[in-house]
Amino acid sequence: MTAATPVADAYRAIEERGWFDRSALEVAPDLLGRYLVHLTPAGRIVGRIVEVEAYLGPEDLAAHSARGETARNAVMFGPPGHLYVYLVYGMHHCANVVCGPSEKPEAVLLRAAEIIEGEEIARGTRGDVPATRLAAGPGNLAAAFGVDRALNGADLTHGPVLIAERGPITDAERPSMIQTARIGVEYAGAWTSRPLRFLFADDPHRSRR
DNA sequence: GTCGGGATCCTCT
DNA sequence: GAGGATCCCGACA
Repeated sequence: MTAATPVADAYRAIEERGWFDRSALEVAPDLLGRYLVHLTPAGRIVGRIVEVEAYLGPEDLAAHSARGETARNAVMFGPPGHLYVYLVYGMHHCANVVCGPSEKPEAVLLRAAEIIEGEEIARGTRGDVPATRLAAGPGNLAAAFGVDRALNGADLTHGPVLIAERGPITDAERPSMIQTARIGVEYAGAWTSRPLRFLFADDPHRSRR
């Protein structure tokens, strides 16, 4: 049920908004192994997503939507399939995939990816760091992909930022996926320990913490 | 207008 | 493992 058309020669972008119109609990694990694509003027940056976190509706005390809609988090309350970008700690941007279900402000934070194309472009903003750390951690990922607040609200079904899968599909072995508690949300009460972080356990490109 | 906190990262010890 | 960098945003007066 995934509408996918070629981004270029090798990647098929998800262009069906319904794919995003599901709970973050479903979208988060489904994002693992897929590709984040940013078509920049300098060229194409592609990364394989290896770590994400699900942020559920207003009841999730760790989610920005927990305190109601504001100018900052308005994108989270909008239609699914859009990019929600915000600044944390005054210096790092974080990229989120807004999902559903309809009318519910849920999102998936992109925490780490393996850069598989456009590494030189990514290094333009990240400098001389090991490939395994280029996009390890949400702040690093946003920097490597050149994502900042200018892209807040961007439509993921039309680019320039897209979610894609590689084509033709191969049956490459899937690394083992695990779930853990989320990072940096110690203030969220019972929500702190809920296993809403999804990652490939043995992937060297995951975040360090 | 002012104040305080935050979905992080890096360096130094 | 600890602490500093750095600034937007929301709450409150």
